[in-house]
Amino acid sequence: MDVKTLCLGVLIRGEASGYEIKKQLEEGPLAQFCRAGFGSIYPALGQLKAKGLVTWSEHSQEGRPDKKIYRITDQGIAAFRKALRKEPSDDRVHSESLFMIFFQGFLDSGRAAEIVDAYRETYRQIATRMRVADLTEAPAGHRFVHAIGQSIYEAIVDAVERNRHLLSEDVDKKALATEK
Amino acid sequence: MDVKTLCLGVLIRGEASGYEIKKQLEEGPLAQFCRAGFGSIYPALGQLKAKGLVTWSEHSQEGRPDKKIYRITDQGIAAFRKALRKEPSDDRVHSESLFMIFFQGFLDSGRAAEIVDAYRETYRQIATRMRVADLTEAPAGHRFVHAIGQSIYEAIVDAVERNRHLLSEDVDKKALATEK
DNA sequence: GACAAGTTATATCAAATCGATATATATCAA
DNA sequence: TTGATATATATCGATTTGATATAACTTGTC
Repeated sequence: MDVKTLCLGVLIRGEASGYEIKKQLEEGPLAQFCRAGFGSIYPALGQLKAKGLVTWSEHSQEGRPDKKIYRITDQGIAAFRKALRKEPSDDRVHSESLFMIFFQGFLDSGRAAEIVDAYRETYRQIATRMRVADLTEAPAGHRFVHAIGQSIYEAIVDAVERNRHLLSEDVDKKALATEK
Repeated sequence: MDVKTLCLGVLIRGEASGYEIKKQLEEGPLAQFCRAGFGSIYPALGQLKAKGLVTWSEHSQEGRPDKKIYRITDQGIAAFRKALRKEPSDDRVHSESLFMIFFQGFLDSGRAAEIVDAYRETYRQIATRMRVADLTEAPAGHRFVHAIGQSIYEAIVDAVERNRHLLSEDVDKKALATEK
């Protein structure tokens, strides 16, 4: 699942500029399990253009650089369908927070608790945002993926709360120090 | 959190060869949220060697290439502690399975259900494996991270079961076709 | 009203990483 | 015996990351 396929996935839902593709990958419903930066999106769009999988039109804007709106072609749709026919690779998770907590013994005193609290808060916010989303109109695939994501984020918040005591020795000392 | 830091993290728990580092990153307790291939591990070890953060000794073996055992140095430990002092970046999740299910409308009939069943089974196995792990001797950080991971995997299995019906139209047709 | 910070928009580039492949042998199952 | 899996290192092109550059508008704050 390279960035080219990711772009096709965004464009199949509607035309967009490179900038808008990145925004959708960050804020849209795909954000939970996809990611790409400008450094890969712009070259990807260039390659898609060269292969005829997307067309584009330039819209000049005052003050800002021209906006290039990309639109998927029939060939692009076919290529996207083909990409979806491969076997999905295993999920990849990269969590620096959990890596750091794993090595708690090498962290400064109280640092693990700090990281864990920020971690909980991040996922609490995401979970809250997802809970209020309205998907009654969305297709089954969207609803399914949303439900899985929400369950995971709620499980994280819950599990952090249930297990935080494991790291709390330091924290109590720190809390005491701050109080006095 | 680059591969150099990942290698130091493995080596701080005991000496290992490049091959063994990869195995630990795949099968060990770090596997849940880390990943690296040979193409990044061997160059990383080379750089760590050059910086004096690890030492190595060659052990000749019959039939197989010489095994190079790497060991972290005091400088390496210091560098690892320093790396742990940065702010952790946001978690990154990459899931081709969920991406494909999101675009269910573009998948062949019944394919989404197939993917989802394989997905459930993968995490069911991981969750089962984690449930029987004995961590009574492990440090708090290990136990915490293990608990979070287990909760996530169990939440996935559970959520897939609760939401599978959203994708089941196709499946029922397929099941019928197979039965006859 | 001035200044900082954030948003919209494209693009490049070095460094890091991925994924496949090469090389060799041993072992175990079909 | 054929194929698959495991041990072990290593390289290499293609892809991706993360930082940076450029430029002007918008929004909030003192």
